[in-house]
Amino acid sequence: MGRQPCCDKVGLKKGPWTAEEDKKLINFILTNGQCCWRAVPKLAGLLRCGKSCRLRWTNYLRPDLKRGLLSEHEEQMVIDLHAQLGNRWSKIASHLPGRTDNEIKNHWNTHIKKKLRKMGIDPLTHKPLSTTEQQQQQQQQEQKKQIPKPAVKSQVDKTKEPETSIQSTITEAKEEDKIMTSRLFDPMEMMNNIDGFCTDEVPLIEPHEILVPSAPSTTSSSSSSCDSSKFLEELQFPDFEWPSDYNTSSCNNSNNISNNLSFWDDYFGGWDLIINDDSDRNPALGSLPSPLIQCPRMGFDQGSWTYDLL
DNA sequence: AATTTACACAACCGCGGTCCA
DNA sequence: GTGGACCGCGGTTGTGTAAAT
Repeated sequence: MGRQPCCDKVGLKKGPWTAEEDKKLINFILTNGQCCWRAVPKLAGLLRCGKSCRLRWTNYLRPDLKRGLLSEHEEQMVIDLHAQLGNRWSKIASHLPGRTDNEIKNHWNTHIKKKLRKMGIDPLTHKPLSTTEQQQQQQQQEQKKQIPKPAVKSQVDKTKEPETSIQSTITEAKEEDKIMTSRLFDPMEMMNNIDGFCTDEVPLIEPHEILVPSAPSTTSSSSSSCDSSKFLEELQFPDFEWPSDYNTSSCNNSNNISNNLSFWDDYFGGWDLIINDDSDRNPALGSLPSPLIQCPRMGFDQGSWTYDLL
């Protein structure tokens, strides 16, 4: 009766993903597409439960992820959509291509909530905070003043005093976002800019037609998700120049996140290299009439997760 | 230089709906 | 029709990093 359990949870690894695990998962998904997540860990050789693999893929490894800070426009969309939909993050995320529900949820909790509160708006109801609530907040602020100053002033604390209108705060945020987004890399945008490329215009190929690069073997004994960036570094291709800030970025910051995107673009941009490399390693593949050899650039069709030729 | 503190984000947990045997 | 597994979602926690002391 019923299905097999997704995992027995015995001997399964938890916590941050290692570069090695990322590689295995990426290779597996690229080879087989997204199928039954329950089978993924076993087939991919991962000591993770399917759920964990799904989360890692959807929230971090998917090639169409935008990453980086939300733009001013995106942030305003999130606020508007939240006013309509509430905490339905996945619904909100569906209106923001390249953004995950987790990412939006995090951004909401860490940035937007504070911003709205500062503006005197209740982030739950999107209505002005009641007088009593505002008094409570004032009391809390008074208490904070009496308590010795915290060691670190938050980003929010560094901003100006609360504005009286949403628009003024948005304007303020715009300036910040301009600075941030100008430094960020958007692979989807870049892909769309390639000779007017549009995923709707290209034929799809079946997953079995995909030649997936065997990830370069590495001897690194990484032990945290931080090492994923090292993994990305290891995937450099000879002709490729990484963004100047790539090597200076640290593990968990937004720079690094945006670099994951550039990784993907370059990952796809380097298919010909990969194919050649792969055919060397796998003679069987070398003899196949690969569509990739004719069309070295590929991308994902966001909806179906089949693969598009670029 | 070491320690403390706050922040940001990745990952986990648990629940509910849906699907399947 | 029923029970149990799968999947997706939202809430929460854990961890790494930067800044302040």
